[in-house]
Amino acid sequence: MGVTLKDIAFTLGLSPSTVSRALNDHPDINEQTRKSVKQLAKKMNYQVNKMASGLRTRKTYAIGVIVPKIASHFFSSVLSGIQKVAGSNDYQVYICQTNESTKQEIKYISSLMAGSVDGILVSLAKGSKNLKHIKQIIDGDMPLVLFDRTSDQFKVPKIEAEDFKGAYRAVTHLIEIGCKKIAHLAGPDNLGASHNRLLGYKQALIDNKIPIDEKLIIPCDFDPEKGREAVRNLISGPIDIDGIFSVNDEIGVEVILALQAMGINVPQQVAVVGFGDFPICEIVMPHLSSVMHNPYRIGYEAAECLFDQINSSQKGKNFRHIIPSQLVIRESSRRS
Amino acid sequence: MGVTLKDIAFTLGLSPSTVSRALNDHPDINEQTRKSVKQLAKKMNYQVNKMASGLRTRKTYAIGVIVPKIASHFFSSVLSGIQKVAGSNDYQVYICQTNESTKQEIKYISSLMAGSVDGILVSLAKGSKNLKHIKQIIDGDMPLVLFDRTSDQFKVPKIEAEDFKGAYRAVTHLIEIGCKKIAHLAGPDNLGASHNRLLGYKQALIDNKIPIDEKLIIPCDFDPEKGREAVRNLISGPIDIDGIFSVNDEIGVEVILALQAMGINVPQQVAVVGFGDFPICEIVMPHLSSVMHNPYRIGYEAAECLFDQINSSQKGKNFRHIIPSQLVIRESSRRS
DNA sequence: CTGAAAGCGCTTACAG
DNA sequence: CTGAAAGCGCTTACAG
Repeated sequence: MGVTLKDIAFTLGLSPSTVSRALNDHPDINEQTRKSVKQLAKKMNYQVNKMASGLRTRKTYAIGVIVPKIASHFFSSVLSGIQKVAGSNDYQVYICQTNESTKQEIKYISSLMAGSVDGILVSLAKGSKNLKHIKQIIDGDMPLVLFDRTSDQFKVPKIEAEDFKGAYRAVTHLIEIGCKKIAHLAGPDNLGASHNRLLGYKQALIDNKIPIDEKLIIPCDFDPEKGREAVRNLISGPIDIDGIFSVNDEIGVEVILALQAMGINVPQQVAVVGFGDFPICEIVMPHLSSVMHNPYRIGYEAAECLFDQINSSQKGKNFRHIIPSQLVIRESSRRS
Repeated sequence: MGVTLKDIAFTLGLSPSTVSRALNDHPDINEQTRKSVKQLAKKMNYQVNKMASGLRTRKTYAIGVIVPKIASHFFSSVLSGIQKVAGSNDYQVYICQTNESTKQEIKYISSLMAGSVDGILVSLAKGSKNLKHIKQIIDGDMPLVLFDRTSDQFKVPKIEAEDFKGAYRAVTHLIEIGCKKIAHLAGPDNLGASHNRLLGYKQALIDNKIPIDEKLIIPCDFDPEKGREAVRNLISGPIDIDGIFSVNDEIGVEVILALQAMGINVPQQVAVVGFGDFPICEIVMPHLSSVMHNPYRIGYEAAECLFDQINSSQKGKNFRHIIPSQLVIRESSRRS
């Protein structure tokens, strides 16, 4: 099938070397030669064989992305952003799904490290605590960017949603509408994102002189079922809560459904705010207030940051890039 | 970084040829040799360079997937299924997102055809009517499987949800609960999936001796906003509908929200059934009845079918493989 | 059962 | 400005 450099060279009476240079815009090449080569290449529908050029140049023209789950609103949007940037750099994207398994994460990383990509983007599995495999990427001089589910252990670029401030705003808002006892359904604490949301929650309470009650902070591990359970316990127990800030919208939505199933009015008795601004916020009744981050942009900027490293062959600096978030107030926290 | 065949060969005092054969389980190789080679390879963490072996064998160890949109419940689940199969075949997956643009579709296909993959899975963009680029894949002898958004123009394997029967069951169910005037919010008619759902709708009416009223069939182009609009027109107009079957759940959910906004009781005045059984069905109130298909399995079987072609180097036969669907009845169509 | 040799298609230092 | 040559790491027909 394939048209090769040799074919073009033969047709034009040139050497493959010259054709290669012409196509790669090498400065030495005669303008006329370059033109005719490019013209013929186009006419013959020549496409460079990436395996061959990759073998020669030690470039793979591919990046790897490690995500916990493809089939989620957040990560599939992030992936869109990554695709966009990769496409315009003429790179392919290998998507690896860990299903929240550290074992899978390790496996994928060692496979990617075996020379199949030029750089790696990682969003950690929620259970990943021993992070030797991440260190391995850094030690192997492979460009790396962490996004969303990051870890402070590593001095590499991290792209995150504005988790702390977003959570802070959400909780401040709950306080402003009159909530005095606000529970937080928290995510896994080893992940940057959920940790920072928890810190934002606490800070908002502190700044408003509301005492922090550890019994109101319930780890839900991103599991909606645990969210329902937490609500049942919170309500049946002795504590009289009047507001809930949930680490994400999936849990937030379940919270609303669970409260309603118990005959509790949202937002009058308990107001609810989630995080993510997923489409489901506008489907549940009452609509769920939420912190809007921008997954597409998180992916976009993470990829740009990775390509900066790949193209400059400079190590990624240790910085944290925060994508702004914004509180979207809906009926679940609007009191008349 | 990389350990090569040569390194192993040198250490063991063998030739690279022998090492290669040992690792690839060539029958000629001495059992003892094979063992020691494999052992050392493991110890040295040898990973075959896919570019080099691909260049030699003309295999890419990659497949391409063309989807309209990654960030959707349906397609991201399909992709999970594809990933699973690809992974166990030790293949990479190149995901290409067309954003429903035929132009993008053409671009991606010509790029994939340039030798970067061993096979292609396609779900058509909704606007794609001129399908020369698909013909190009077939003419180029590239293994191909169409899934979900298929076209009957081509004699290739097609993996589809049970669209016709699913729709038939959904509409029959609406009739059974007493609906007499059932509208259908339809998808793009050039796509196999939406076309078959329309046919199922019609057949159910015919079999129940309900006349088909073309005014009750409203094309919504998979656009929830058009779904809302259709509902407004249907209700404000002279027609008195009492049931709606929508081509997918995203529109079905909007239908419920729109009906409620107009003060219409669901399901008592108008019952609603969607298609897809997305998680949002259990978030909207009342919960949306829907036809459950199995996107993960669609992806899984489409990929298996593609690997059958790749591994046997036989052309894909012209068949249609239907993944069973099942009606899930919820409050939106449960009348007391 | 093992090895030397050729070659996949490309890029690039070296020479002119 | 252009070409001949070497080599990236692998596989495999050919020879022994």
